[in-house]
Amino acid sequence: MQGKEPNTLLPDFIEKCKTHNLKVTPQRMAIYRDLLNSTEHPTVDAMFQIVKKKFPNISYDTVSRTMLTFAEIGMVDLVEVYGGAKRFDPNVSSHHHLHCVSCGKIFDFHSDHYNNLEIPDDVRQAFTVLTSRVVLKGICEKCSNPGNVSP
Amino acid sequence: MQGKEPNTLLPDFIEKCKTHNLKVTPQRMAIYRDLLNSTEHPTVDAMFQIVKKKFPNISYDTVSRTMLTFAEIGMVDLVEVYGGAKRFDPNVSSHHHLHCVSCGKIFDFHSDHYNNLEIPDDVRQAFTVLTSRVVLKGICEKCSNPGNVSP
DNA sequence: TGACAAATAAGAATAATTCTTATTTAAGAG
DNA sequence: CTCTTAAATAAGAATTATTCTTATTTGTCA
Repeated sequence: MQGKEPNTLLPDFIEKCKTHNLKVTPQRMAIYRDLLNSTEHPTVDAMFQIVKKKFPNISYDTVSRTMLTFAEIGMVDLVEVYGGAKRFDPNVSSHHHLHCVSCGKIFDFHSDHYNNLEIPDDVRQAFTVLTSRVVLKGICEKCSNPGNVSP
Repeated sequence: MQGKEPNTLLPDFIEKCKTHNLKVTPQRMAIYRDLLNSTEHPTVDAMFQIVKKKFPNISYDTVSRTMLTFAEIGMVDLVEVYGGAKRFDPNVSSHHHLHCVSCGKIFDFHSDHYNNLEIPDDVRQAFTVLTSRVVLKGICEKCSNPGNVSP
């Protein structure tokens, strides 16, 4: 699901750290691994709760700094929200988002058409464009069917 | 620039308030007017600083509640950010955003093509899509030309 | 004009993030 | 393998953004 064989993740991680002069610490490895396994565009606090299970002494600040560092070097993405806590995305390949205005979840979706949108001329002249994403707001299936109550 | 003659704004505002059972208070009118005149996708705090000039007794909480109320009834939009303070957009007609990763400013741009993107079938089947926006990240002209230092 | 629900101001409380400081540790040099 | 050192970490304080609580004021409508 992450586009990599699990056993290549650690070497890749170590390489990326070396490239950016980051030390390979057990904290960073734990955060990296749990972040790659996440599917809910977690906040710092959500990741802190998860990492803490296997790393009880880790501090919130370390999780926060580390996730921001990962975002700075492009290992993960910071995703668009409507204010409040930052949310992160382990999927750095081109894809798009739908935000459910009811439950607040962010759903990934894929579209070759959206991936290849042309940048309007006036924008290209005034800006250096780095990334492009289509962001939809809507209502997800679960929120549309209020009858589906889990036991 | 806001698509309305200034002298129709007050009647429109009063009508919209009545429709949603909101009282027409001087605070709301002041916030509404200053918000319509804003061009920088202001935060609550930015608007508080502006409104306070003509309304020194207004409280931060009132500005915050009011801007959220305006967003709820569609008078303004909450715009996508990458965490942190909420930012608001008085332009509720279809347009798109470029975020300068250097200075953090959000620039509006227009594109008929982007306005009429088709929703992928699989997305349409799983979600009720309400709005669509293209969000670009890039670098604005000012940040690209470090030589331009204002005196 | 009076009643009353809604709105406001002020400040306390909460949430999210960043900063400060002391301690620990990864990684390269020898 | 050990030493050195800058980087990273933990802990808690500080800061920023937002929401809540309470008492007071004010639009709105009968």
